[in-house]
Amino acid sequence: MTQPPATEAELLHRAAALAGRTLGELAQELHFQAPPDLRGHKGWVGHLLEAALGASAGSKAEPDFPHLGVELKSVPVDASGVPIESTWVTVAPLDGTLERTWEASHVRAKLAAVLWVPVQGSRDLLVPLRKIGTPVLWRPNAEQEALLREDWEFHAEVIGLGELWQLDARKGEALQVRPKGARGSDRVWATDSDGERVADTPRGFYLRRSFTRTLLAPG
DNA sequence: TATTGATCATAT
DNA sequence: ATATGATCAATA
Repeated sequence: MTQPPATEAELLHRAAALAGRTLGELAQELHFQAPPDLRGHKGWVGHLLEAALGASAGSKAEPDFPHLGVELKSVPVDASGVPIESTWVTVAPLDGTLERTWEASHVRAKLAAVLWVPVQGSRDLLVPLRKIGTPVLWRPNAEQEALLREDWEFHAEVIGLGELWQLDARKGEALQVRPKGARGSDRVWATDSDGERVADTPRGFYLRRSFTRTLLAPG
């Protein structure tokens, strides 16, 4: 088992050493079985990178590197290094437990420090042949945080008012709210605009690829 | 073809 | 049921 990195510098060093390597090579070293594609293995790349970098595994509600306060995110990219998919952040509770301020929000905490590891994600490319790109340790600058805050506050108000019908993935410039469940029939408890307890689709916060794109290619 | 809405796997 | 890790695939 790979030990957790003791310092941020060590984490960055390890991550940098992964750049240019293939998922197949890494899988072999770590005794992971690489699937040909990710259908039915959606979290596989993330789990492989966790193991490679010594992230604390499991489903604990804390950063991947708790002592460093750093979150690990793999991001599938095309041949030009542009993200192919949006990035999952965290659940958006509809039952009245969503934080009341951006400062207190789980979204802000999660995005305080993220180690982005781009990985080739074209479906035309067999998983073992996909290469890892150059990692980026990102902390939101003032402009980015202002944007995230604006989006979060918008979504939080809609949810807080219980106006569930207004929830729409088209809203939010950088941060959107989308369904997040194992199946379309999944339901969670929500509070509607009359204060009634109702069942609705589970939602989560996601970063748009147009936003993550700017993080991977600074400048 | 970019995006939204739906879905897949595992651990606690 | 909720958290972790995300990508799939129908549609606009």
